[in-house]
Amino acid sequence: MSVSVSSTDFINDLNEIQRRAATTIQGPVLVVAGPGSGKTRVLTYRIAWMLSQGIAPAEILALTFTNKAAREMKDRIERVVGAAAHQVWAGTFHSLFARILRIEAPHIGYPTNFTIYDTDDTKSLLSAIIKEMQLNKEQYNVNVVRSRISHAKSKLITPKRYAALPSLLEEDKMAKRPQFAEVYRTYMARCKQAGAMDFDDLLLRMYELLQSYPSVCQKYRQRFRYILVDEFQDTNELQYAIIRKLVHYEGSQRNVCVVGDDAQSIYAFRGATIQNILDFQKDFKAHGVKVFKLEQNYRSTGHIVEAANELIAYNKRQIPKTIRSEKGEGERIKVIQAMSESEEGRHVVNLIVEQKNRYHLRNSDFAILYRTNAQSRVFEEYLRHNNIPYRVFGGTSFYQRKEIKDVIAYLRLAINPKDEEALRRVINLPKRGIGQTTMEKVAAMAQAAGKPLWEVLDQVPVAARTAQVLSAFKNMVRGFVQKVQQIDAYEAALHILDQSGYIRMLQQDTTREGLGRQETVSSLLDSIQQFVDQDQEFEQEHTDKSLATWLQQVALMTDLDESSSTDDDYVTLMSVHSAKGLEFASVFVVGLEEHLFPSYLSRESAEGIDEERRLFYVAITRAERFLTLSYARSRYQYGKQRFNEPSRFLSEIDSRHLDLIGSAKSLVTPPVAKHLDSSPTASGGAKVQGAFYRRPRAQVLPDRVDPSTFKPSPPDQIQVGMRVLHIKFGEGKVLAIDGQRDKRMATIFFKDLPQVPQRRIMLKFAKLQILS
DNA sequence: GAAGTGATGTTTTTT
DNA sequence: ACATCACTTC
Repeated sequence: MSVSVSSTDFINDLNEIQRRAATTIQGPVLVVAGPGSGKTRVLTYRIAWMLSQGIAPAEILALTFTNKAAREMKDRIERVVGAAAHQVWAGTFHSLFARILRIEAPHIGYPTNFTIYDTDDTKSLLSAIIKEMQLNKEQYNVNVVRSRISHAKSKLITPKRYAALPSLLEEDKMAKRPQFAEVYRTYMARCKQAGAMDFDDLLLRMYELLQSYPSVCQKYRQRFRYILVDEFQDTNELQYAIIRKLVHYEGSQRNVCVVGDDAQSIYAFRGATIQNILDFQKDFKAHGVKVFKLEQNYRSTGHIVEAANELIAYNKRQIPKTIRSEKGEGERIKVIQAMSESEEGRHVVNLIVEQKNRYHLRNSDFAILYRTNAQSRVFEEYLRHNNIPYRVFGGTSFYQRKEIKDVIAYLRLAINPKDEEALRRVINLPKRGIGQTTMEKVAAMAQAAGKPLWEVLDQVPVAARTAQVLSAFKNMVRGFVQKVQQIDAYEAALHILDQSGYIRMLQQDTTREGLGRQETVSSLLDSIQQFVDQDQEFEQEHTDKSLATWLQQVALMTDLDESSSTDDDYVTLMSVHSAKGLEFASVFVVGLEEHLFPSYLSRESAEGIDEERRLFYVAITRAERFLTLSYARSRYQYGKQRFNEPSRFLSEIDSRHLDLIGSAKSLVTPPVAKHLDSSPTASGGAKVQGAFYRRPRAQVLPDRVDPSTFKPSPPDQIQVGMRVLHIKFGEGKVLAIDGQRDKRMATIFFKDLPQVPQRRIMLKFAKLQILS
């Protein structure tokens, strides 16, 4: 079906080279797009142009890295061509392939309702495997193992291929993990058995599908006749292999357009390689690949662009290009020197206030960018102090909180009971008396039978009582599986949380944290409801409101993707990585110190430093008008104070672009009261300042009860309302007692435990003396 | 089986 | 500094 686009005037918004990049739609195209060169505009206009030429929207596949980028692209296409935009397949590699796999998975031995394992699930499964294989967990560090598996997958090395590669096996032997190949093999087998794919599997299995099933491959080749890839410099070998499968074959038109900038490649650590850009030119040479270089920068002022050019010139390998600004030279780049991280925070926030007033900027014009998420803390404190609204992106997201993962695990189980990680997570939550020992028996049996835990759950030889609990649990989940098929995601979630007793368990915890958890869960429920209600107005294929669909979507979500509907005027705090593709009037890049930025982990290799430099390049080119760089002479790391040199990147920018402030003076005379702190290790004002914000700590334990006069009373005499004495916790009042006989638990309020006065204590064991 | 205690490692970045 | 994990005690 074709869409009529009334006017193609929009194309005149583009400069000459942009226009050629947007309208050359037949054959392979490589667009090398410098920062701020209107890349997104070219991409969206290109799609709009295609539609105006009679190409059907459903024939277009546009691959991006974040959901946010995809959404923005769709929105912008919609503004040009209207509702047809919805039919373009635009999304992240992971989400689009997950969608395809949801249809095609049975070909490769997976159920259509497969689970997506996140990094935590992966790590937990790997730990279990390492334990079962009785391997040393220092030598088989889960993080190392996980990343090695991920890298293998991104290079298309399956366990089978891995085991046949002498160089890798040798490497493992040297690193004292000779069994790695076996761990890898087992891991993949267990994932498959659990009907689960991790992030890399979404790509690897997609490739497998195209590789091994010609008819399926044929289907998608015909369907996606035009393919666009954004941020091509951040694709890995596997992603490029999939693209090639879809577009590079006998008789193909090879209508593929990749857009990227080698200077902005910042994901080598997860297998991305700019080799793909070079390979692309080679692979499509015979088919007349056209290369367009966008070198005009529309975003930043002169000093910023020139500084970026000077900086990136220090990198070895790159595609030659010169970015030009058209905005005049603008303000110089400010450099803040601070004594400590807290002084850095204060200076940055003060400058934000000043710029806001002087230039009439909004909060949303500002971004504070840092190398590691842990650095956000100080800036948050000072922003809060100044009543400036802000939002922290990244870090521990909503979806990583324990209670959210618990709820999601229950929901996952209702869709796919074979999901091993979900099962382990909730089987004893609330407490059902299924402990470690029982689970070890279940795991051993499952392993012996080569079956998922779920299937052997009611066949394990355990005490009658435990067996009864296990089979009750299994029946409950069976009920969920049934139920979920008849109702929408929201109703399903309510039903499951209620029936499982999870809600009741949460409600019993009336501490402040407990109430917080209840709130978190209820906001998750809200978001499920929102999912059910949303876009009813579009007559889209997206009308599937099942729990399965919601889960698939949520598994690939990061908190970058959450839309905060209320109050959208806030200062943005995020890592440099997450800032890719964004722009702000005023940008602060903070923590410019050796060991931090560049990271100490990169210092060994030149490539490592080059990647850090590209990262810094990305950071500074986010700024439109104002750029401020800052570093602290000392900061707390690992609980200890560290002194770092200023980042080498600062000296790679010509000083004519720079303006040093807040500097030498404060280095000599710390501004804040020296007399308050006489300790020689404390370096002046910084520490005193910091202390102001430090949270009160140190839990004071009450004085021990004198053991010689302590006489425990028989447990069955303890009643609600009594005043009792506990050998460690001191005096308390019994608020409630629940459970029967041996299982009787008392909730007691201990007045001497200021942090968490309420404790639940098992009466059978606790030594309590009745006072009155 | 659960809760409390002490030791230990961890931090780069994200779909 | 913080969280996770093995270990002990109830």
